[in-house]
Amino acid sequence: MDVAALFDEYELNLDPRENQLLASLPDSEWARWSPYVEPVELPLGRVLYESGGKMTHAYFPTTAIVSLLYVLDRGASAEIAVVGCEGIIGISLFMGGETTSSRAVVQSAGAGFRLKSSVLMTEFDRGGPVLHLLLRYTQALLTQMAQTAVCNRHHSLDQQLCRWLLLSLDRLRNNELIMTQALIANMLGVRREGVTEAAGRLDKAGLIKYQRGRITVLDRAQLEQRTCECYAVVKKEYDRLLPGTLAV
Amino acid sequence: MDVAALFDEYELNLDPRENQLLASLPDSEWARWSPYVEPVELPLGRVLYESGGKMTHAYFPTTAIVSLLYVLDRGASAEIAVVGCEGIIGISLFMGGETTSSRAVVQSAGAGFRLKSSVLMTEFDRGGPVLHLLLRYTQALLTQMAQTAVCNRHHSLDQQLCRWLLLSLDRLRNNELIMTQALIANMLGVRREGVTEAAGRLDKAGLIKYQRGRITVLDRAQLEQRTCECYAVVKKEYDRLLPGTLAV
DNA sequence: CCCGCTGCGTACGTCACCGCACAGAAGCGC
DNA sequence: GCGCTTCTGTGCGGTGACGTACGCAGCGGG
Repeated sequence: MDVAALFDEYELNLDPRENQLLASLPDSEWARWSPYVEPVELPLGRVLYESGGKMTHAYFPTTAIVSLLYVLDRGASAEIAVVGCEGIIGISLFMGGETTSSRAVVQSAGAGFRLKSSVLMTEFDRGGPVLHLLLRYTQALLTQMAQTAVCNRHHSLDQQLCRWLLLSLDRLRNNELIMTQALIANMLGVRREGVTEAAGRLDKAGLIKYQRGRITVLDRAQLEQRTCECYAVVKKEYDRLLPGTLAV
Repeated sequence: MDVAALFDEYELNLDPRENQLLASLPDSEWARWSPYVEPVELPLGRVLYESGGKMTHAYFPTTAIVSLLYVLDRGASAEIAVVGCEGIIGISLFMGGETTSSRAVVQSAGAGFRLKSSVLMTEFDRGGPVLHLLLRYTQALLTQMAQTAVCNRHHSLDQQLCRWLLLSLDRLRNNELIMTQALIANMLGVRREGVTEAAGRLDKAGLIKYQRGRITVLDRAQLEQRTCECYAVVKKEYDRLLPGTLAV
């Protein structure tokens, strides 16, 4: 099947520089990259790389959202960070490790682009703006991971759900998430029933509308009020390090 | 007061390359660095940098251990990573952010060395082995943070205490930690009483000996058996990325 | 149309950890 | 030795999340 046709079918945008990291590249660099950048469809659940596995490509989501998920021996899991149109999947390619101990899964279907590992690595090693941009992004990602650790320790499921919704919302065009409660539970590393209850409270309060795997956010301001400080800290750090990459 | 005298008093080693990151530098690079590297005493509780604060130096512990601690609004806190003789404090200097949202506190008194921020940054920007070494270290630190996040979510206080003891032990010469239960609780982000109980169990089982702020580890193998997978994962990743930097 | 699948709501007992409160024990200065 | 501070041990009620087990409701296919 023709990839471009598929994209049309899903009404997905084909401009690679919808990805804010690619958009932040100086034109001179982008000119070198663009021949190698290829579009990919990113359906829900697609695994971009497995823990410890070899990465063939780096991914740049545009409309999709990808979760970095850590899976424990016994099957329990937890999301350690989320990446959307502001970022890249595969930082360990240039950090030098080749692999990561986490798994990257598409959390919200959409489109993206990819680049062969070798291309990214040689571009990174040229130094200059590419290197600094990627490292600044990594620093922002690092903040998100640290905050996730603290949040897991100290904050309630209700607060964490709000945080998670907001993080996802920041990486979407609209205010609708296609996502079952079981999947959210998986991301947050909690029970599915816990999410049902927390989401029920938000629904009752009129902040969101939940209908069989489709969440509509109705009152974003109230969500921000209910969540813990973690969301604001992470958001602020992204804005500081990568100005203009996240919407709103 | 004379710094060297202080160091003698504490019987601390004055060789900067006791720090494994410095030791891993090629001799040619080290020759350039060494004039700028100055010894520092790192007493318990010393704050190397504050959340959001400006960093004047990067630190390279030799016998000291430093915790990266995140402090929440209400005073609650959690450790997100620990750094000893295998690493560096101040990665955000070269990652591009200048500051971090965490605090660096000396967790176990000892010695270390430091380097002016500007020197580190120019050395990093030369690219080559220095850059790749520092990035590989950062990647290992990243793994530690991710694992901390998951551990906070899924594992019991008992397991986490064992993990914490082992991580600290790996960064010490002997098997004795100078550390009150209140401080450990602070690091783990739990109640002091919880640590008392968990440590009591380990004491009763003969794995450690606890005496007013001094922990002696008696049976390391058993500790490893009681902890969660998180310790092994992190250890393995450090060994893979930075071979030979951690003892044992 | 009915069946079956998937997603959501509810209920109940259990448990780890929390917050608080207080008592004993070890070290230190005088 | 005395008194103070610091550190550690213990006890008790509260609670948020867990594991388990069902019931029900939308939705699509045979």
